[in-house]
Amino acid sequence: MQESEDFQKQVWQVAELIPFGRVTTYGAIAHYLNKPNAARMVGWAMNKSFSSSANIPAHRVVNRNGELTGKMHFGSPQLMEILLKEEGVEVLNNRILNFDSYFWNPNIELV
DNA sequence: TAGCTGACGCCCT
DNA sequence: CAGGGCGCCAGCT
Repeated sequence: MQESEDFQKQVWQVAELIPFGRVTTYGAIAHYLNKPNAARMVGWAMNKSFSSSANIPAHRVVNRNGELTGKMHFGSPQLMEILLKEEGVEVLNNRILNFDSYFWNPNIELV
């Protein structure tokens, strides 16, 4: 992962590495990219990912509480939750159950 | 051109 | 325990 790359592109690359059925957080990605305070930028990158040609699993990225804060941006407010459930992730009321067991930390899984 | 906003997260009252 | 402020920085008004 090159630092010279645009931040959003790096975010997309990390997002694409999230395994099926696992989730991560905006902050974790930001931290992995050495910008621990730039979680907002990760969300911004996810938003732009919809207009990207790449297939970004944006539904696997949630906030640090496991809440589906970005579901409004999926066209249908239910889509994000549906996608996660189809991957076997339990979601209740915009919140991922047993978030810790699904959490995928790029800072640890990637080196 | 300057200011506000936001798929966030941490710190301070 | 809850609410408010600040940093992050690209894009929009």
